Parts: sequence; C-alpha cells; structure tokens
Amino acid sequence: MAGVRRAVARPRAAPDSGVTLWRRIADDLERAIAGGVHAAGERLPGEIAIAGRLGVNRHTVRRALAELAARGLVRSERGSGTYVEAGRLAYPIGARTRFSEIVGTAGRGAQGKLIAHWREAARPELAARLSLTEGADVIGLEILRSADRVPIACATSWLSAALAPEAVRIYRAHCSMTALLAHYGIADYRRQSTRIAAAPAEALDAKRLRLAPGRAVLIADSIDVTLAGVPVLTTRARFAADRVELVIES
Amino acid sequence: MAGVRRAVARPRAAPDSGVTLWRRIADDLERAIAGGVHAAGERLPGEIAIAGRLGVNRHTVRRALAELAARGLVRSERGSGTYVEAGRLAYPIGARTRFSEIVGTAGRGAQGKLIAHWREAARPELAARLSLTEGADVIGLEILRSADRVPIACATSWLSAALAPEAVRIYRAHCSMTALLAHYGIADYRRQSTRIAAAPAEALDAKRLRLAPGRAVLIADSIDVTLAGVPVLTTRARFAADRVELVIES
DNA sequence: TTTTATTTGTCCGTATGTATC
DNA sequence: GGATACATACGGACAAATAAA
Repeated sequence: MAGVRRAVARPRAAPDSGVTLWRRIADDLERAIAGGVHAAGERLPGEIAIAGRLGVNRHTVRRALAELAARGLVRSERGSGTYVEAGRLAYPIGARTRFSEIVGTAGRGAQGKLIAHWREAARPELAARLSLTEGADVIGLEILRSADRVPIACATSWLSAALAPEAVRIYRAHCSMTALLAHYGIADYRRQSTRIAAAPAEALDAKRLRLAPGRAVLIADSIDVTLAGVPVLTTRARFAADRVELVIES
Repeated sequence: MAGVRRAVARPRAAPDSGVTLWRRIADDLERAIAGGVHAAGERLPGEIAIAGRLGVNRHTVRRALAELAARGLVRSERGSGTYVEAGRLAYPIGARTRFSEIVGTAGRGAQGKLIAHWREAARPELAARLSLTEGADVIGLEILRSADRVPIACATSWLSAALAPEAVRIYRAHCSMTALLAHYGIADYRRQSTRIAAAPAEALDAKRLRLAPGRAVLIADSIDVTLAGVPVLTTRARFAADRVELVIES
C-alpha cells in the first residue's frame, strides 16, 4: 500500500569495514580450513558452539557456513554436523586415461553406475567424432562415477552399435569401460584428444552430482581410439569442479 | 500509431503451447544466431528496436536476452549494446604453451595488458612451486589477456625477484612474457605441468572478463621451467569459460 | 576536453495467469 | 472455492556507461 514505508535503511554491512559480519566469519573459517586448522573430512564445531565463541547469533554463523557450502568447502548434514570437504581429487589427463585406475591409485573406492542408456542415430557432430556415417546406429551410456560414495562425474559415452551391440549388458556385468571394450576385442586403447570447457551445472547434473545450484562443472569431451588410431569411444564427462581438478603433465 | 491495434490483452503465455513469450523470443534469437543471421561479434539491434519489431515490451526482450547471456550466447554492455559471443577459442595446453602464438594462429589480435603488479614474500605453496626458499622475494604480475578486444583470461604470474628484478619494466616494454624471460637469458622454456579446475567467477574477475555473475571460469595453475628443468614462472590463469576451451592432444 | 545522444541497468509500479495448499 | 505465493507481461522514470559529435 501507499502508506507502507519500505526498507528503513537496513544495515547490510558493518559500518566500519564495509564487509558484513557473516562474510567476515566465512572468510575466517576459510582461512582456518586452508591453514589446516580443520583437516579434510573433519567435523567442525556445531553452529551454536561457533556462535557462542564469536559472540554472534547462530543464524549469522549459519549464513557463513551456507556460503562455504555453496563454494564446496564444507558440507552440512542435518542432525550430524558440518564437515570439511576432502581436497580436490587429481585427475590426470593423458594418453592412458582410465577412471578406475586414477581413482584407485588415489586410494579411494571407484564406482561407475549405469543410470541410463539408449540407442540413437548419429547426428553429424557425433558421427564425425566416431568416424561413422551420418545416421549410423550408436549406443549411449549415461554413467555416474563416484569415489568413496561421493559423486565425481557424470559421463555420457557413445559407441557404435555395430561395434558393440550388447554394450549395455556387458557394461552392467563388469561396470568398466575397459572391460567392455576388451570384450569386443579392443585389448588396449588410448586417448586421442580431450577438450576441456566449464559452465554452471545444469539442473539434472547438479542433482546427480549433489552440487549446489550455480556451482561449476568441468566438461571434458574426449575421443578414445585403438592403437591403430580408429575411434571407438567418445565421451562427454561433467566433473564436479569442487571435487576434481584435471592434471596435465607435459 | 493510434490506429495500430496491438494484440488485445496479449496472453501471458502462448495459450496453446504453454511456452512463455520471453522464452519464445529467446529461442527465436538463438535460432537466428545459430543460423548465421547474426554473426559472431556482431551487435544485435537495441532492446527497444527488437521490442518494437515484435510488438512487445522492452522488459520482455530483456528477459529473453538475459537468458541468452546466462547461457553465454550473447554479452550485454551497458551504453553500447548486446553482442553475439564468438565461438570458443581453442587453447592448446602442452609443453609449448604461449598465449600470443595460440591467439595469433587463430587469426585474432592478441593483447596482454598489465593491470597490476607487486612484490611479496613467497608463502610456502608459492615457494614450492618456484623451488625457492620460503619468504623469498617474488614479483607478481596481473595480466589481462584479450583477443580482438574481447577479454579471454585474467592471469596472475609470479617470478623470482632475484631472477627478474625489473620484470615490470621489461614486461611493460614488450607486453610479452616470452620476451621478458628472454631478456633475463631464458631463451626458451617449456610447460612442466598444468592443473585445471573450474569455479564460478569471483566478482573482480567477472568484471575484468566482462562475465555475467555466476558464469564459470576455467582455472589453470601452471609451472614453466627452463629446458634444464628449473622452475622460472608460475601462473594462475582464469579463463572466461564461455569463450575458451582447453585442448589436450595426447 | 566537453557535450550530447544512445543504450543498457535498475528501480518503481500495475495487472494477470498459474500453482499449491 | 478461497487464500496465498510466485512468475509473467507491461508501463514508466531515471541512473550509469558508452560512443560520437
């Protein structure tokens, strides 16, 4: 209504510093985590404990923790506490890129779960990537890759249906792309190229990767070829950028 | 104008399709861009012009443009106009990564502008990257890299102050990191490693890179070494993910 | 260098359709 | 059906940045 006096100069920031209280608390906590005061995986003191120590309201602490959670530094679990997220998993990109080996060597339990599959006619771009004729039959596999139960990446892979007609069944049996290709006589293969982009996570990927809205994903488009250089597999993987970094050694 | 009978009580959404007006306008514009009606880098008609042509309110057009901007297809500049983003620049990562050569071969005008510089004592992580003793004097250079006047990346580079005491002056003179190192006797160097992460752009980077809030940046942490393997330069570059993709050929 | 026009960004509104409880 | 919250669409005014005169 006309008479309603709106927003009487709400004090949004501390009058002196120009930085809000929750922001300063968030920065302090970030420094403490970066400085090793709180180790990865460790449980932070409860919200009430932090608030009491700093002499602020619990909700101010909550706002700070929400900021850190949105940035992927901590993870809040209702009824349990707030935990420092593990450091980023180093994911080497090179000629011999294999998910299971990478995660295995990092001392974590690897897992690749098939969450969808379909057949489609190869559109021009996909046909070019796999050196197939346009419209050729291809099989798509949607795989959610996790390490220690934490989702790492959501990957869409395509293979020629002529090459691997029973791809879905074979993958289900072994849960390994390497084993799938080996079953069809491709004992070894190598990564030909990888193109890396980044973007805010799509809604579906954000849900599957358990990401806060607006967080970034690393998008890796790759082509795998036989040792003779024949393309057999192309993948678009979306990595949770908060939990993974890609490493290139020259 | 008086006689123009404009859509009486324009339906909020298409009565049949269930798709809102701004969404349809966004889709139309997207098709026009994809179809080449508006070339990359070209300036779109002004909001008022588009609104007038379509017979809708300027704010509805703004909503459509905001959608396209959020997806990285266009970029709005206050006081100037809305521009179609160029396709992603392919940025090869390898042993011989040089910004000017990469952009040059893509047929664009490269530019590296020094926007800040400072001296600092190397903190542990930085000292390790450059194989220096902790607390050693290092020079930091903040460089904004552009191609055809469009910002591509914001990069922070560090060198040992003992190695390159006049780094700022030399860089200013040549606007090239290769020339800077050459001046100090390092005729050639190679990329030892690159670590790639991604995150939503920080406020300052977003402004410098002219990114909409929430858009992603690719973060590349790299170490350059002499041919003998001595670290001489380490850089943290933030690429505008909408305009660049990193390419790794194995 | 200064001025002016253009263009986008932001705020204030109003009315209405949609979804949910 | 009613109450409510929210998104859509429109209209207007002004601020802020830019570009051209």
